[in-house]
Amino acid sequence: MSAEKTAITPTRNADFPEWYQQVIKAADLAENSETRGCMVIKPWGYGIWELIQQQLDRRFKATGHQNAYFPLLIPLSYLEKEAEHAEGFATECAVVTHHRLEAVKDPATGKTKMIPAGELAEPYVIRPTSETIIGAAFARWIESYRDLPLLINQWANVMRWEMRPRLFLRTAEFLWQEGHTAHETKDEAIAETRLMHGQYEEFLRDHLAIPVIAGEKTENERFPGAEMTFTVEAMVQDRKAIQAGTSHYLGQNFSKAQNISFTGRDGTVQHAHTTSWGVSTRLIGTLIMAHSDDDGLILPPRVATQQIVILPITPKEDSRQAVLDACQALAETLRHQTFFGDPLRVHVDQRDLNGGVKKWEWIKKGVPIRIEIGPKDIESRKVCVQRRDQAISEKSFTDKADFIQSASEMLGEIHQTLLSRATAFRDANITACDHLDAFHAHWAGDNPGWLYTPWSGSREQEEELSKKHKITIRCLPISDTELPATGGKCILTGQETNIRAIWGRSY
RNA sequence: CGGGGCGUAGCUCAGCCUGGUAGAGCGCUGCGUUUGGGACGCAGAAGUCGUCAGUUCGAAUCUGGCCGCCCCGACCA
Repeated sequence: MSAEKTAITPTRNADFPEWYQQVIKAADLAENSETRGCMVIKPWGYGIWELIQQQLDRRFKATGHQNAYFPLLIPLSYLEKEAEHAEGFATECAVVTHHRLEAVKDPATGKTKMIPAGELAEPYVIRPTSETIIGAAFARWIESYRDLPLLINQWANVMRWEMRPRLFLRTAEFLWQEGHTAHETKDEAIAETRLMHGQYEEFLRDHLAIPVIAGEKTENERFPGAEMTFTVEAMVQDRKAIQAGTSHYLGQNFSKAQNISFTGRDGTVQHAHTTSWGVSTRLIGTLIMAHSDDDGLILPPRVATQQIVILPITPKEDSRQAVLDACQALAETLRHQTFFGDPLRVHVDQRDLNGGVKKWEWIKKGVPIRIEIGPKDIESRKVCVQRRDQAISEKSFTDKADFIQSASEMLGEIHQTLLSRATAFRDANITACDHLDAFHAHWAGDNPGWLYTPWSGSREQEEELSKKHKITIRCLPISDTELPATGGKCILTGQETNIRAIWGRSY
């Protein structure tokens, strides 16, 4: 076997989109279903989602939010209430128009067909997002300033009839959470929007090892119906941007449209200020594209379905049972260790398969730490440790006791490696740009990185540049501490400005 | 919704041009040899060739309708 052979074909450099599909397949994360645009999330992938859910949910609870659940079907009239919102989602809505099927025999073929019957007086839209139906509930629940703030989150599936689905990144049905809150004042609502934006930024960095640029969207890129949209933008390995999470200040747009009103401290009737914020299974696509390599998935330890996999090496029948026992005992001991408060997730792979096959399977699945234990190791009280953030050929023989001591620390190091690697890559691919010529020239290259420019152009000027180069302003960053220095004059208008824009191609 | 392509075994595909009733590789099952860098041998299971109709003695193969999927654009978490 030659050293340069990779587990995934093609490599990232050869064909990035195809590489992405192959990583998902090799890691057994998900597959396309028979239902158009929808995916089947398999256990190894769903495990990642469960961990993302648990860990985000703790953050939501810690910041005062409660979970609730609202209907999948939204009366069409609800969606119509906020004009901009309705228009923004119109082309992606799946609509339920009937509530019954009737069996009809086709006289030509003799086969029975099920025909939709019982047409509904008012069609339902399958939720593409739940602002309108949650807003209707809020209108009932909120009467007084004493009912505010109202801080609700729901874990749900939503449907957006996308024309070009892509596993995890863009599917017709996807899983997400959507927070919906109502507040007494504009300032409070904006503070909430920013708070959750900050939670997303931290979550991506501290749980998924993905550094993001946090910023505000321009008017062109805003959520339909929002006053302000904040985003966290991740750069993945083909230098494209992925909008990984958004948090919206909705102003009084929805509360006026749906009459979410309350009697204020001064006795007057006022409209609430609302927010909404969400992240989806797209996070899984983002982490795959951010970290994985030509040998497959690399999982950030905190969301790894299994963090440590133990492979028993059983070359001789007479020592086989002793090896298996030692592996189980080690797994049990490790499960009493914790990583960020959770017990270590450890799996012993006892399947009677060729050792190399099993090892490569776990490499492709991205398990952070692989342990091999054979008869010799039992004698020497050592374990063979291999890390997914290091070369496949690298291994170290460590005293078992020392490994048990340091296992969770090692997971922390792996997280750190992934984060530093991704940060270095991102920083190397964000270029400050002060001149329009350089700006135009930049986008002609293959896989161009992001540009960071002073910007004071109009909405129309932004759109023109976007169309010309198939790019968008990903965000207007909130902080410049992680970004290169630029001049102060807008690349297009030449006017002095303190606004900066990140431009890039996106998924 | 525009432009291109494709539906044959679980997966990837050959066979179609020139009609004669089903093939390969991988995967799967069993047995044996292997096992600390992706093993090998032997045996085996598995497909009403997307669907409906037409042409024909005979259709995976030719003709037409329908359905579905993929890629490239416009739209998007």
